[in-house]
Amino acid sequence: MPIHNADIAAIFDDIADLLEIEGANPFRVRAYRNAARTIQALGPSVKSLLEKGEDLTRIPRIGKDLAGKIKEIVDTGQSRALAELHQRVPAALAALLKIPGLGPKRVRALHEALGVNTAAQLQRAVRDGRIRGLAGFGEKTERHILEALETHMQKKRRFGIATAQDYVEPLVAYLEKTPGVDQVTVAGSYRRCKETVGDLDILATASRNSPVMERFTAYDEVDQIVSQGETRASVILRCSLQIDLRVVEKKSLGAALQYFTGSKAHNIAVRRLGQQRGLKINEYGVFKGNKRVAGATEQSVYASVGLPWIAPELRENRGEIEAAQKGSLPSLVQLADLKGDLHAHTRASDGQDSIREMALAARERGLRYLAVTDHSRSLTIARGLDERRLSAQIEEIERLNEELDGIHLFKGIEVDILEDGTLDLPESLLGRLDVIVGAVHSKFGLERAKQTRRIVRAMNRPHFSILAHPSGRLLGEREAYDVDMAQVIREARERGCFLELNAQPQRLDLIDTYCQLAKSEGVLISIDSDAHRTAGLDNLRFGIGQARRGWLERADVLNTRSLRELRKLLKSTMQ
DNA sequence: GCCGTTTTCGGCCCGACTGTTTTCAGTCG
Repeated sequence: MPIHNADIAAIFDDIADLLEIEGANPFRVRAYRNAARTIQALGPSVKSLLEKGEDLTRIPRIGKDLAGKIKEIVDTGQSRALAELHQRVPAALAALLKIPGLGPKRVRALHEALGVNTAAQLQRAVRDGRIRGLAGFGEKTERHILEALETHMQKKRRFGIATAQDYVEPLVAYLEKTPGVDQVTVAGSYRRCKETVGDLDILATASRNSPVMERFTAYDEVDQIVSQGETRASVILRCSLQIDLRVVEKKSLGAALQYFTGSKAHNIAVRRLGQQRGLKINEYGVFKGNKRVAGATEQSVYASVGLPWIAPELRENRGEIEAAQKGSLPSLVQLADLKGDLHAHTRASDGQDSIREMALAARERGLRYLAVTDHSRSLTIARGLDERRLSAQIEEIERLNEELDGIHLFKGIEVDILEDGTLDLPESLLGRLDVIVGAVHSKFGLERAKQTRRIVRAMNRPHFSILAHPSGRLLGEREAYDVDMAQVIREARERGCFLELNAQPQRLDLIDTYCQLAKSEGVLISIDSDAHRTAGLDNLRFGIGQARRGWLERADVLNTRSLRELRKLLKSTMQ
């Protein structure tokens, strides 16, 4: 069985869960969690590092012990430490930790006193009224557990960033209209531009007597009030999205923003730096003893620990603190840096608008060029273009280019990569185009080596320019296909072609860590909307968010190039 | 279990809210 980084991370998380239930040293538990997160976010696979003879203890948060355990997992597919834990703690207990309101202490108590191991057993125990008799458990706790179990069994979903935006923007506007409210900001993973969010954290600055809390819990989308205090309230909307509101004083806004934007790992690292300087950092400010030394702005918080301000998208403790210390933080790409879009559809295939409408919409958004890349013939469900229809489209684009000012249309195609790695249209026709965007739309289930070979072969066909949505995942719907992305990235560098970061919010593919890997290999990323209607061009902002999470700078992105430079780069792939 | 400009031992982020307590433990973020 091939061992992926995610497998190792999952084993370490399991170990952490079970240790926690056992009542182990919390710092030891944290060490496993830290390691799990580090391995999960690592670009190259641990397996490949071991094969190269690299010393794993050079990875932060991996010491001698964990390096040994990682090697054992890579070699044998399992961990003796986990197996031994299973002898003492039933494996199923870890799943109970996922139920809100149940932490390690309560799970352990339920197990020891009532023999509860699974959610189903827990449900029975609650219904029989056996919970309320336990020390530390009361009637309310019992009822909360029952409710949490019911929602847990329906499984709480995460929300895509675009969906979250649809819900939170009107709420922010509503809160801003409250008397006494000064400023309302969404923090949390939303501000870090994560592709999905579990819940939303909103910060508001308000005068002491402002009714903002009451107004928040009275919002007409609210289904349930989870908790409500003076400075913090938590509600669940009818769509099941949880939203937390915190009211902070103006002088604390920077500290609160920093604190509630996270990530947790980033904040721990920042507070540790503070600690080394004898500073206490919390959501109210930075303190030396009882004296406030910073906190009104985020800049002041970072400055207090000797760091420049760090962009929210970087705050994952994946090296941004070290980069900030060295003064080598990336200057992240911005939406305004994009000069064009190299992947868009028209009604010729499965889009809704005409070429002209798409061109004008792109121009309206300040873009200088747009590639028309409809589907190719084998994607019949999308009315993919055959040779005759593509030839006609080429002529139409040439006519439009004569006519339109301020926007240049590239002749392109989103050509299917067939199972054997050949492309879905003849080379002679592809050679008449400006840009060839290749994509996998079939045979997602090929095993890793075959899928990788298929894609690499396609990239090496003449005229291949950009690999579209490289992993094929659809958030919440379809997993990425099994492909050796590190190899694909290396091959792209050899071939001189490009990878796409597809900006559709359900794709956001390439993912952030692979963007980082592509950057380090010198492979340019094309941030494309894959728009199927004019409004779809607005998705570019989500692509920019993911690109920023992947540390990309303007120079790392293909379509920040001027029309002239881009023509030259595309030409070099068209041979 | 990791880590080191307080360095090989002794630390390890910190506060709000809830419920069951009567001064605090557990959970969460």
